[in-house]
Amino acid sequence: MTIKEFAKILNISAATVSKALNDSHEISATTKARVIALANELNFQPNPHASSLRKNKNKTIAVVIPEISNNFFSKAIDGIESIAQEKGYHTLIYLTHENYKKEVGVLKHLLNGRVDGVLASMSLETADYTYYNELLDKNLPLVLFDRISDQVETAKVCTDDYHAGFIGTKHLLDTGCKKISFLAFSEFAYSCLRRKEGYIDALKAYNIDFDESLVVNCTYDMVSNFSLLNNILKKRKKVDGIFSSAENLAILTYQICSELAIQIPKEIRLVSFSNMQLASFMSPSLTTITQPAFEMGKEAALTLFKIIDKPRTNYKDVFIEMKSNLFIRNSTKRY
Amino acid sequence: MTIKEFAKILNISAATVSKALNDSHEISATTKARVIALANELNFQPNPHASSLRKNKNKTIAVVIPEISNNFFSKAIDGIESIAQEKGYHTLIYLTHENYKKEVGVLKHLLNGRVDGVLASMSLETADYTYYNELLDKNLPLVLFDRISDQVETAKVCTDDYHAGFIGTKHLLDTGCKKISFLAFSEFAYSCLRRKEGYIDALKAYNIDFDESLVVNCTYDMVSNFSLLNNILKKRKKVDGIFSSAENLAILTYQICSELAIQIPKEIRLVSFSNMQLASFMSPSLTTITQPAFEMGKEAALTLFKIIDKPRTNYKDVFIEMKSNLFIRNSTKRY
DNA sequence: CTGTTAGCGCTTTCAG
DNA sequence: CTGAAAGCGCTAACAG
Repeated sequence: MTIKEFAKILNISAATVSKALNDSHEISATTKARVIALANELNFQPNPHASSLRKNKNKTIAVVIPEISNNFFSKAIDGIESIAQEKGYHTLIYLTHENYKKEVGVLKHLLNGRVDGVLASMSLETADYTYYNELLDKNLPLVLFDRISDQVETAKVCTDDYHAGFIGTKHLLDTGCKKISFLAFSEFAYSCLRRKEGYIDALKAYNIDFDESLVVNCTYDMVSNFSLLNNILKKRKKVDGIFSSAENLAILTYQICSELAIQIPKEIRLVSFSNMQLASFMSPSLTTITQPAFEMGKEAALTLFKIIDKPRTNYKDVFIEMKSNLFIRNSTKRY
Repeated sequence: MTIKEFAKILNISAATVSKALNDSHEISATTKARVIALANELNFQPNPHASSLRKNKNKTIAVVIPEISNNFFSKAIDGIESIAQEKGYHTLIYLTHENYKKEVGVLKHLLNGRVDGVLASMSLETADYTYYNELLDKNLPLVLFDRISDQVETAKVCTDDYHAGFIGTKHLLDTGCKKISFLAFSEFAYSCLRRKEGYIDALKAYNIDFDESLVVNCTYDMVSNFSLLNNILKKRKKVDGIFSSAENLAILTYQICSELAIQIPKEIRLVSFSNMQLASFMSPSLTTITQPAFEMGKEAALTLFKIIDKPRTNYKDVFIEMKSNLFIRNSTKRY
């Protein structure tokens, strides 16, 4: 049913109906009530494409993320979607699978006006930020979260990774570790670099010299990560603690330790970023750093909607850092 | 830039450009090439809203699911999105949080033509299927996956839950369990009922009588689940095996067993549905049944696109069941 | 093979 | 406060 047909039933004009549905101030309360009552009864909704075309607005945002089979990102989406639903917005999802080409394809596409705003988390491959800046040039509201870059001047929301790196390492030191290896999921990702800085400063605070050879620079390729880690663990170098900057690297560590018959946490203590509840409950041997993923999603979405609602303001200096939690098994709270 | 302005640059008509971009057969190869070359150069894309309005098609599908912070659904989305991206479609996500009202709100909204098709997994609360049938009445392609119902006559894709229930229980029996409790995540969900049937038939195959009192009917409320499970485990009843139909119930089991000082798997063996890789690697004590979530997402999306492409066909008898895998720690393959 | 034209359904002036 | 009319940008039918 079109708005015209709908209007005919009430013997008023299409324009009036449109205004009533959009809660325009130039429509009387009585008319509004009549329109809304009938709209509810018939479940009438104006054609969204016609409306989008006319208003050049869409009530839709895009979420561009590297992957979703990862509790951090899926929880972030949960937060984003909940805010979007509250605001009457729709949420498009695009996965880049850490692939720069795919990311560029998505970003290019989003320039066409399909969405009112973009929430993005960069892929590990991304080193050229032209396309993000192009969104900004075209005044498309953009908020970066988690995988951010200072090469893009827009609002950013992320974990306080320095803090997380610090407290995780401190925990290992407090439990007696002397030689702690740092597993980096990327050599370049901002969040990983910050975690490493926290790690280094925690060592410093305990008067331990930072040893570059204890840093394992992993990549997205789990096969080569396997060799890298295997090497370090085989030689041992008296490593008695591991700080893993990503969940999948912790899994790998478990695997390799099991193959090498190294006992966690007896011989090597492990702290890892992980957003899986299961992990902390089932694995007393693993201490996890849990990011506020859901809250970050919410925060990022709220920030995006602020920009959408007030497009002329400058949001490039908005930088929100959120604290992570350290979960040690014994102190873990129940459901 | 509009298609008109774009056409002017090439000194051809807007209609020609439109046809060229849509790869119409009535446009010469040379013209097509010229148009596409310039479109790439300028990254020109026709306004999608105008196009959607005119064609009454949108290149967008909706995914309606109960939750996302759950490896099953997030992997399913991964599969769905990968097929959608391949087909040049966009993917809208709606989370119902197991809330029937939210689900209805979303479904009602989707009647307005915003999307070309819907993939849905029902919430646990859903008992009235009117709104799903309304989508079908309006000829909106619909595929149900995982949380399905035979009250809705459309294509369905799900796990072979009977089989999974059978092999999981069989594993417990094979390892010597005599008294196996079944943790149902819902008393009504089709998939859970099928899992239970598999469980019962496996018991039968081992000449063990099915004991209704060993079934724990859990709900979405984890607090009441805690009491239910706690009761059963406290009394023990010589339960020596637990089949958990959902991951979160396995977590709960771990918690409670740890509080009651019951050792898993020494005193009680545990098999649970779980799609987390972490689970199998870190918890040798847990045997998992892994659903083909990614593949199911793909399959569901492919089915949906078939319906979208051939809307007049009847798809109500399409019913695809996919096999789960049993992962026992020692036989788990590495990355 | 290319161009002209009408109209998809809505919203937004502007006139009453 | 309500209505008439123009037009958002595209595509499909039709004419050439």
